[in-house]
Amino acid sequence: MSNLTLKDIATALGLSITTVSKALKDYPDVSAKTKEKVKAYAQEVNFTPNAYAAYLRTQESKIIGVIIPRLNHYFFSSVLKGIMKAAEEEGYMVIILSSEESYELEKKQVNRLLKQNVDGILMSIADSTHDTEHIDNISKQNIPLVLFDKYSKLSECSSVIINDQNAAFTAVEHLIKSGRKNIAHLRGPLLPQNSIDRFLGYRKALEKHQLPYKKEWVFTCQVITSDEGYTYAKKIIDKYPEIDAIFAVADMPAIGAIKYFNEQNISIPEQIAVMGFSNWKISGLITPALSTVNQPGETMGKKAFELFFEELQLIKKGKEVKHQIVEVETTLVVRDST
Amino acid sequence: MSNLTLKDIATALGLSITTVSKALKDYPDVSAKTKEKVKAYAQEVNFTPNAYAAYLRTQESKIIGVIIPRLNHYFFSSVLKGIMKAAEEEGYMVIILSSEESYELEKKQVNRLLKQNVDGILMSIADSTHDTEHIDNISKQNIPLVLFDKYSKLSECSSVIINDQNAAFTAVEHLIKSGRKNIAHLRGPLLPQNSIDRFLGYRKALEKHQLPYKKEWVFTCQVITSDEGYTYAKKIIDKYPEIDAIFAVADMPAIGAIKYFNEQNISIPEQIAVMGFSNWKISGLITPALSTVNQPGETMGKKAFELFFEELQLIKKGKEVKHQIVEVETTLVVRDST
DNA sequence: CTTGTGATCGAAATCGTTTTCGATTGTGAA
DNA sequence: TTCACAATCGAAAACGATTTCGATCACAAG
Repeated sequence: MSNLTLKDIATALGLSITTVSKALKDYPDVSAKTKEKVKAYAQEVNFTPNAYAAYLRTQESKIIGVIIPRLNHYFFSSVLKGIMKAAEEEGYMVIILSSEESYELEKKQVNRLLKQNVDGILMSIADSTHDTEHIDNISKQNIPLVLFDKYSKLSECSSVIINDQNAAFTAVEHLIKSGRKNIAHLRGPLLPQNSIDRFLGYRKALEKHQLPYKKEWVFTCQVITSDEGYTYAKKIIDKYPEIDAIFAVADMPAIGAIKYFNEQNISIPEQIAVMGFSNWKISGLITPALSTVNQPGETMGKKAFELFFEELQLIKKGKEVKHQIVEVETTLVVRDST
Repeated sequence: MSNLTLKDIATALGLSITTVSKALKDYPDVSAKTKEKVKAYAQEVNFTPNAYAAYLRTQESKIIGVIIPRLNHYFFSSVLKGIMKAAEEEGYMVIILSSEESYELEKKQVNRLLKQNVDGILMSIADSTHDTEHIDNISKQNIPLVLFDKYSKLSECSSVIINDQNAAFTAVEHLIKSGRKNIAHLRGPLLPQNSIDRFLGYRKALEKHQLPYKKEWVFTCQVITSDEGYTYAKKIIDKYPEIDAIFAVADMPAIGAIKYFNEQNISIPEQIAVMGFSNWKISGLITPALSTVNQPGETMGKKAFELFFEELQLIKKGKEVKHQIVEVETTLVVRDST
């Protein structure tokens, strides 16, 4: 039961290690009869080749690494699920690491994966990541790299993203079309492109519908938490009572804002509408249920693995790899908060 | 830059592979001077031994496998976080697999990990798992196994658990002490011990305070979702208006119930109190904030890794391993729903 | 001068699989 | 009968690190 080897099979069947190995891999220079015999026996004793020994020759570990900024995060968990499902189908194992939104830790995790000789790396870069040297190192080692959600304009690699700007535009336009005129924005940190794009989508929607853009109605969440939403909600009510809608960069701040409004008996959406972004499971469960933009994490994960796998095949064949940027569709989810 | 080997270092320094290897591992039969030289050079070129080649000799992969029933699940994500942090400190990588609460898939994932030659397996068994043959196979291969949260009375291995019965007892007693007399229970499926224990804690609390136990006030959630809570909340209001409190087996059903009550303008906790279990992040963010039992996932994960690591050391030294059951403390979290 | 001892170093086997390159048969054609 | 050519098989060299077991040398003790 405890792991047996090619040698064991060879001696059991009176063959050489070579022949057993070849029989199992359908080499043409093994007779049909011995192939039968070997395969039957291998099946019987439940043999699978030792992954580490195989690696030494093939240089393929059949393991990919995934780095996400946070573990305890609905969206990233969804992406993971998509990646892991797709990986399983192709016989890959997944090693998961978290950067905890730290640039330093992210660099370290990339190095750990490179040392582990993973066959590829899928990652979403941390908000605080400002240079891409560690990322470029991956491509230099000629192993496939796929970014998802967060991506970098600076590095050459495939990515799976959504169109943040368009999605935000649609969300804000929905607020406008439902009659709101004074729309605030809880934006994300200054660095990742996603916050910027969502902010730009917000501005574009205002512009298109000839609503004035007011700088003081944009509030920056340094960390994307419900607390920030809660705090800004209070500020909005106190200082800018004319605001009749909030578009938040993510569900969490939106939920924080709703919590504050609920506590103050401010009616949603009558007095103020709230719009989130991402469609976390929880957003459908609070009262009032949060309108948001659905960001299909599982699909993105699946797609990210597929991009990796395609690139790997090209590299193995020695062909040129062309990096792809795949945009996944988002959808507007209208619930009770708007 | 691309991975160099002991041989590269050896030729660069005019030494043998053996000596380089020994120098790096502080063997006594290498002079201090050459140790210096080798270590300095290895540092300079950023050498780390190839994990797979090392495995072939040492039979240690420095990888552990983790199987959880669900990926997109706040509690299990927290456990993962604890495991991964602890693993990182000891230089271990973590391969994560999901059983999706399926017994068949769980068996398959265990086998995948065994084939991968992981150094240990940490897992939380699926609700639907009814026999433990696949689990016992792990111990037979003499690799450490640690269960967490869900555990099995049938198999011999270490576990990290909470005292579900006591925790539930405390939760229900809190409802009673705040004046509730007619307390319903949304219990979990019949199989995992956890649901049973929480149910038993509920009964014990009723008993101690001389409240009658009514079978028809116990509602079974086959799957632990908010939908079930929502549905049962409706049923409770319609059929048993005398019920003034609900103790749910988990936060999700509790949140579903609260959603229904909110929609019907039934005041919480005045008309009916609601108590959850687990303390998911979301439970503090809904209105009213959910009272619940804090189940410290990260601590449990950390502890689970420590148990694995202890066992591994014992096995390596050829000593007898004694399995431990570690109980982690839970705390009552009183918020606005009770 | 021999012998023994300690201090350094390397050759070589090993882990289990893959793959190249021969070696060995048997068959049919010349 | 001899030669060419498939058809089958196996020996052996990798992959990179670890570890056993000697080998070498210097130097002190006898």
